[in-house]
Amino acid sequence: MNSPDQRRRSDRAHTAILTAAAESVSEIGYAKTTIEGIAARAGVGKQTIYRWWSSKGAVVLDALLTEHTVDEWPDTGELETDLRLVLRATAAEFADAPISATFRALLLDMQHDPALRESVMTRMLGPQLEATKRRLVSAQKGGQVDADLDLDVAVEVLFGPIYHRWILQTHPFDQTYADAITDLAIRALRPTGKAGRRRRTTPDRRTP
Amino acid sequence: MNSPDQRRRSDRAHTAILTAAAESVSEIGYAKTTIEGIAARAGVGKQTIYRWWSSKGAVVLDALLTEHTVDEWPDTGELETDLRLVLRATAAEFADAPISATFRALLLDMQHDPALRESVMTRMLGPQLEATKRRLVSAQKGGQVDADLDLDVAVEVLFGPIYHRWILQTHPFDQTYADAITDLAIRALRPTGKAGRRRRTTPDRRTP
Amino acid sequence: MNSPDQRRRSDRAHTAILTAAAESVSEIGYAKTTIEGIAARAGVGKQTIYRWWSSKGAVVLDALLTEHTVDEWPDTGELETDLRLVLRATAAEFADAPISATFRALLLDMQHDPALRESVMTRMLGPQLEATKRRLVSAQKGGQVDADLDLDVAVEVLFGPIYHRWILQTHPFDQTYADAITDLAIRALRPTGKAGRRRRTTPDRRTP
Amino acid sequence: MNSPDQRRRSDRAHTAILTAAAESVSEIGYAKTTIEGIAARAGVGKQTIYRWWSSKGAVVLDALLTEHTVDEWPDTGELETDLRLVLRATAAEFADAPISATFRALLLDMQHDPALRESVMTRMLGPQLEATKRRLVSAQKGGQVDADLDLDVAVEVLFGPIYHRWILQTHPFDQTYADAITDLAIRALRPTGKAGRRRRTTPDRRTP
DNA sequence: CTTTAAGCGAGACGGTACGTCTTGTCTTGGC
DNA sequence: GCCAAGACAAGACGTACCGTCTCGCTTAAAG
Repeated sequence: MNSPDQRRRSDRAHTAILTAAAESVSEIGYAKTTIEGIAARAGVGKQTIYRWWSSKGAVVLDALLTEHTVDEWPDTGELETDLRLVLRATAAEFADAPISATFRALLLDMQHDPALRESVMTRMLGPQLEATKRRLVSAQKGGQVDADLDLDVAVEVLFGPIYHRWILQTHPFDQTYADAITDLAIRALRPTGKAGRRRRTTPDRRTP
Repeated sequence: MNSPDQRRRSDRAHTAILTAAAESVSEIGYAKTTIEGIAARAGVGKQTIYRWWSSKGAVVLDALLTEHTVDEWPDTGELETDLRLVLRATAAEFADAPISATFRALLLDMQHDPALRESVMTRMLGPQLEATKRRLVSAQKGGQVDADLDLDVAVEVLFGPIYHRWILQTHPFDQTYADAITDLAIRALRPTGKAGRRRRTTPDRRTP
Repeated sequence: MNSPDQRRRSDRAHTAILTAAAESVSEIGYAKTTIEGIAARAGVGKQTIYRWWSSKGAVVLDALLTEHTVDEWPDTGELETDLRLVLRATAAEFADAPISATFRALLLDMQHDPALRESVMTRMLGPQLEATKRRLVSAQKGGQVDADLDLDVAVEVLFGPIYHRWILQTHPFDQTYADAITDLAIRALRPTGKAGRRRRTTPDRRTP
Repeated sequence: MNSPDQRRRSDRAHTAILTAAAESVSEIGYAKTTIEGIAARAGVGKQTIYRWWSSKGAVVLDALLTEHTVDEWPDTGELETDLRLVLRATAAEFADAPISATFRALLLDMQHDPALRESVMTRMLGPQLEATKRRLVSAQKGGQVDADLDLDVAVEVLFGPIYHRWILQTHPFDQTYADAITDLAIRALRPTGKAGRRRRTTPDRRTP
């Protein structure tokens, strides 16, 4: 849908489109952004957009990715330290930057646009989730995460609360919140200390 | 916007609209459902819809609420038991029934419609979140949840992971998943060895 | 296609559209006139035009007919007198008034638009040709036109030369021209005086 | 615009374009034929078409002329004989062969394309009209056409009726029709009893 | 022979208009 | 007096072609 390295005659057009998309989204929001508007802003024919992208979402996603790349996790050896860092950064990003609104809109659109979903998952969220998983694998090897844990679930435990608050906008994001999640996540993930390395649905007696 | 109990000449119209909305959403999905389509299906003038609802989302929300009410939490005294029950039920609901897809779309659509957000939060999610919080207060009193915990955050830890998976549709829902989340949540919430643990009305008598 | 007496909400829109169409055609010509332009000029949604007319041609035809009605022939009893009058008037009309260019364009469009052809023939040319035919019938009864003549052909003999010059623009239109056609037409149409009133297709003596 | 004899690398392209144009016109009609379509059909870049022709009409005209040349008039000495022959042939050509429809469209399309008009008149209709005129000059010398007649008008009297019927498609073409026009034309053109009649090489031996 | 300029196919590009769709408001006519 | 039906102004949609513009790749000539 949006392979940026195809034989394409004019980079000028391509760049102008992504810039225009980013501007439009930040000025009037994703919902009011239109292909027609992007084309006009970019001084480009609509067909030139449709030639390279299949939908508004695809263009905007590309625009986002152009100025935003997924970071790798730090790995200090201490999971809690790294996690706190990442969750604080994540919370900061989600704390109502316009980019947050755009991302929310992308999530909506991808619900009825399989190609867009594919793109978003492959190019944006997938790498991010996998980076997280890699860090957890490392932590698991270092004994800081329970060996029996399904790491896909673990990833959700890390970010799920943030998504919950972000979507529902029930409470504000701040560093305190990131720290609270960090603490709870660490408690959830760390090894149970004693007993069988079997899947133990509920250990529950942690104190002697 | 959506006071279903105003004096209104024809309940027939009102009912027909909600039914038509529900049908449309289940047949062609939320995204392709239009006010015009609902009106046509219901044999009703568009104005009649606009008279009582402010947007497609509002109608659909009403339609959903008509056939769905929020349940109160069980309280057996044992948080884990209750939580497992509730999470299993939630997972089952979210396991891609068409109604789940609609709700997902609604949740994201409300991002650019404050009135809709208000409605969804007040009439659907608010009660649900508060019911959860009430159960956690009770558990906290019973010493099964760390006394220092911010229960708003605690609620997010319970449902956040499910939301994450539900919105992104990264992995399927099943009972195993509900149980995994339950386990992790319990580990995150229970009192830590050192501090708190003010009272233990009910001993965690899982192992004799 | 364009019954002007349907149940239609706003005459304002209808009138504005026809006026805008007429203006546009006279200012920028038929070819550059667009539905979109007419709508903009008229302060009307495009759909309102498409609701009542099926094509640019249909709108323009209506606009033409609004300000131009087909006249009945005079009948002084003397065919030549009447014919000269009508041909002079016709030549004057065709002598490159902007209306002439528009009519030529309509003829073009109707070549690939059966509905438009139908309209043009029924509402514009048909009545005109029939009025002519009626006058010829009267002349035939009065003995000024050969009784054996096929009047459809006779009509074409009257107007054909004008069409020829009008389409090909080989020579200018003027009164002299109208008179020349009149004279020739009269010579062609008048009874042969003597001999059989039978249809005399051809003497046929092609070989000596 | 269309000098087919310039130095040009590949006759293949040139031929392919004309063939494609002819095919397209006969398959989907003149109106729906596009330069783009012709290029695609011919396996040719659009620019190659624009290099030699200025418009769709120009290409199609060339395509038509490739397979059609203007015939000279016969001159048996008897105008009626020759005219009947020619009009029958003309009527037969115009009797809706697809090529006739194309020519009709071309004729009308040239109304807003002066270069096309120039081409059509110079290369197609001009020669034809002049051939006709030459025959009439000859007939006039022979006393079969009124000496006072403007022969430009006379030409229009011969073909005008046919053009009328052909453009408006009011009635079918057949031999009867050609003959009817012939008769009327002869009656219109022949010398009047009183004036002129300078010479009568061939007596109009219609009545003994 | 080369070289080199042009022709060539392909199709991207900035545009314009198309005809359709949906939105939220306004109007008519029947019940 | 209410309300279905649907007209209305607005404006985005995705498509079709326009005529111009690169891109490399043949070719056929001039050196």
